[in-house]
Amino acid sequence: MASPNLWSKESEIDFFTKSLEVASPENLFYTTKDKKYYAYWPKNYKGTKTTLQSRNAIIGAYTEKWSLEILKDIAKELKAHAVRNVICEDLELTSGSPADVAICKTDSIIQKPEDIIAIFEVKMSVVWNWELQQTGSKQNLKCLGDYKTHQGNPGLLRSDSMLKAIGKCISVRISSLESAKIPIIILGNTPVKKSYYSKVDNLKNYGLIQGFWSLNPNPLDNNGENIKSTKGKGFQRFDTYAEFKERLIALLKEDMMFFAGMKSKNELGKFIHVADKEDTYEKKAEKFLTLMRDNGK
DNA sequence: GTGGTAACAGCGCGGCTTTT
DNA sequence: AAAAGCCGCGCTGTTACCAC
Repeated sequence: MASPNLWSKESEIDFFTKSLEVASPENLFYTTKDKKYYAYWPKNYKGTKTTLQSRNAIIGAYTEKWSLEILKDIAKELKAHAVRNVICEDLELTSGSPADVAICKTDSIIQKPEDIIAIFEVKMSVVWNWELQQTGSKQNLKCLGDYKTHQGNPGLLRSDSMLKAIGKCISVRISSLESAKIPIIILGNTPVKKSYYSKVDNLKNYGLIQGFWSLNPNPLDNNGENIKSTKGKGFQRFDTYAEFKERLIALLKEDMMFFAGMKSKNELGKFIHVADKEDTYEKKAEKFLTLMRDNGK
């Protein structure tokens, strides 16, 4: 079986082509004053601009489904399933705010914490600007330029998208101790802004979010400079499916535990002292975490 | 001015709840 | 049972502010 492809211009052509079968051009594109259909307002556009709403849910659903597809085979290799819109009350993943995609031991929408292997939050959008050209019954999509040429700030380049992703992850992390061993990954199709480089690394080091991963190898045209990864690998860009798969499987193999707390040095010292009496490193760690969790009791 | 960021505003959509 | 209302998610444009 051929490996799936990562995000590219072809993905966006596919999105528009498939969506045009069920939605009108006006629902998917802006109409310029000279009656052209544009995916985004070009940076130099003069004239009245509107804000498109009807495309939001469509691109959201498309990218979530796309992410599900790319995770499917990896899940299968782990004898698990990739599931969309996962509900897990214990992790405060409700029907109103489910996990976009998760790898789970069963294929049910409703999951128990112990059956969730990884949680993915999808934050992707249309990256390039496109013009829909119609001559007679023929439709053609012309790429007008990358995200530097249009008004929009797609995907993870938006600060509020980043903050929303971080907020959702923290909500899961603090919901229950059951979430402590579940990795959380943000999937995007753009880089992140410079001001978030240290934030994403810190989030990874603290164990809150295991990574902001871009599945778009070439977000900029003409070999435009774009970051491969931050120093601490909090952000990573993947260039092939194989690279993505390898990294994900490696992450899922690590038996990690999230922990956090505010304790006095005295308490911490005691915990370490007690935990150190265990035989192996693993057992020392387990004892320490139990002490942290139960507050030494 | 330019470029970047964070916050605000906006609204279609779908699911759920309340009202009729 | 059907209609109306509410809420949060989806994404993008605008504004205020900052540093240079």
